[in-house]
Amino acid sequence: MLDPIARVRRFNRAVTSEVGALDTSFLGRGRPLGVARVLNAIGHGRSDVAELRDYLALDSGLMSRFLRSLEEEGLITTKPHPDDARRRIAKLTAAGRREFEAYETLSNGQAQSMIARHSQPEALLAAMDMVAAALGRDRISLDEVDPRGAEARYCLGEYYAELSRRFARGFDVALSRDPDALDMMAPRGAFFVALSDGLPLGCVGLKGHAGATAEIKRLWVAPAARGLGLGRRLMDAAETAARKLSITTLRLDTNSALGEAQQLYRRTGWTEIERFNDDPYPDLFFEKRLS
Amino acid sequence: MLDPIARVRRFNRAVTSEVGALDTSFLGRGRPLGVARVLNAIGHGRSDVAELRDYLALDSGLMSRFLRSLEEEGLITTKPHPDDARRRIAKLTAAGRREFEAYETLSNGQAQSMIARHSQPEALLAAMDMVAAALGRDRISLDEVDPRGAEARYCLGEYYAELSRRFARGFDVALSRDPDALDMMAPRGAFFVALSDGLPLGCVGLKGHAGATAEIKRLWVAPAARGLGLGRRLMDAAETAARKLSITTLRLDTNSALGEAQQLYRRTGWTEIERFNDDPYPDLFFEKRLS
DNA sequence: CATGATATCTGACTTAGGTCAGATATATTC
DNA sequence: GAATATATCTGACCTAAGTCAGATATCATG
Repeated sequence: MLDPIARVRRFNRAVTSEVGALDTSFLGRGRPLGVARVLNAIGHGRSDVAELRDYLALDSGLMSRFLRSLEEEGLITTKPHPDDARRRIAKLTAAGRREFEAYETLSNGQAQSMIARHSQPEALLAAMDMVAAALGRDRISLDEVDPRGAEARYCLGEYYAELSRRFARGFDVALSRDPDALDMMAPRGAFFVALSDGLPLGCVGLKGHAGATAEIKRLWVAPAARGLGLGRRLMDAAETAARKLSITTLRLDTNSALGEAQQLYRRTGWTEIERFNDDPYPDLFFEKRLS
Repeated sequence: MLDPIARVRRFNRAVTSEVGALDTSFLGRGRPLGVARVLNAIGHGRSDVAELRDYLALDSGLMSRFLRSLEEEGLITTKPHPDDARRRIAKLTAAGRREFEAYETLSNGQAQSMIARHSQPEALLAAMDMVAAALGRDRISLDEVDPRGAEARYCLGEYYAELSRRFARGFDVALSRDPDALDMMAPRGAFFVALSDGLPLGCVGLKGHAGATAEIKRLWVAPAARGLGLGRRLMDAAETAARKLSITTLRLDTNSALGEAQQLYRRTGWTEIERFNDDPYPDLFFEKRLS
């Protein structure tokens, strides 16, 4: 009854029997799924026909027909790409935008009703995030970003919130040595976020100092993404960035309440060292020499 | 970024882009999905053609063609129903069973690899259970069963395990007043389990005494199914059964550590009463008069 | 046993989705 | 500027899936 394989297959069945409904929600407006998907992708800002075809994995002949069909309905217009007249650019007309919005409203309403019927929506959403992250694990990208950007700020906010949950005496950023954003950007350092279909699932900062030393800061992996090896991927990205910046020694501080992080460091070539700062929160210090 | 609707839609996208793979896993053996689904359903024991058609929601013409195609491949045989020669019964041949097993192996392997790649499979499985329960909430059935059967025993095991996690000093069934199975079966009482696609998600027992009084025992809802109103449905079923058995007064005992249960009782017409037994675990006692 | 209901089958037809081989126009490279 | 590559389009063709109107055989009922 609790056989893991049976549980996964039960999940698959539940999902596939609902997916009919998912698909037909795209129908319901008198348009086949294929055409609706193209309209939807254009509405979400994909205008280049070649990119569309690639994204939706469609044959060029089929794509062409779908575009023609949308044009005949008066929902899109196409024109040649200004830099390359072989390529075409598709754009929604006013009617097309209205139709796209109608799909969006339908889709949002469906999502909304799923949540509204549940009396513990936060638990359900967390479960959905976790499943989505696991299903899409091969599509999680690591991007180097400005630590002041929206994704980075979101990750840092979640990171601080988690620290204050996990530290017995809470966590207050103001009391910690908050790294300057410029220290975590080229040419001194770097900041990475892990993105799954637009949702930030983790981050790590590399804070460069003068000379050949740098610190790893703000390593965080969203609860929904734990177990996918994202911490290691983030650390690898930070190390690679450090090497590119000719850094030879990395250091970091952490707290013994963060067991999984500590375990990761010990498993990946870090060695414990003496305290090297007076930040009140960390009680464990590590170093790694890059060769 | 944390907009609930966006999170649900992200989940839908993740799932639909994997469902292609789910579908094509049924292919991969050179047989279209429709036919493969029929083979699969027959393999899982559905032999009556009318039942198959109903289960798979297929048109009778289409069903007939699928059966013919499987017969031509030598995977099934059909014969008239012994009691009604209009109906037909489909059965796998030896070759059909081999083919069915091949699909099963493929499907199990796929599920297995999903789990194997995750380093916290239990968390992922719990999330999948929760999502599956929420998606299939309208298909959760309440069945009256023998409390000694497999489903009931599973629920009771989970129930005891949860009590020992939640009670500060643990829980030992042997010390509790374990109701006799016969007290929770007709004509004295009843036992219900909630089933979602075969997985037990909750249970409740009605323990009849001599006279017009009965007790509610062993109300449990699986963590994956919380928030779906299953506790209430189970209690309603128990009440209805009690009325049928001409019971006029229901009692129950519970523990203040089980907040959500207490809340449910208070909201559904139960009133707190004095202790009515010497079981060491409960510290709260309720009564409800049935009209 | 006549009548209507039911289960399955068959043939004719439709739609959605997709493949593939050129045709056409434009860009890139030598 | 010729040869080649690329992006899109068109026509011909195919499969999967599904709908629908009878045909046929059997069952249930008065």
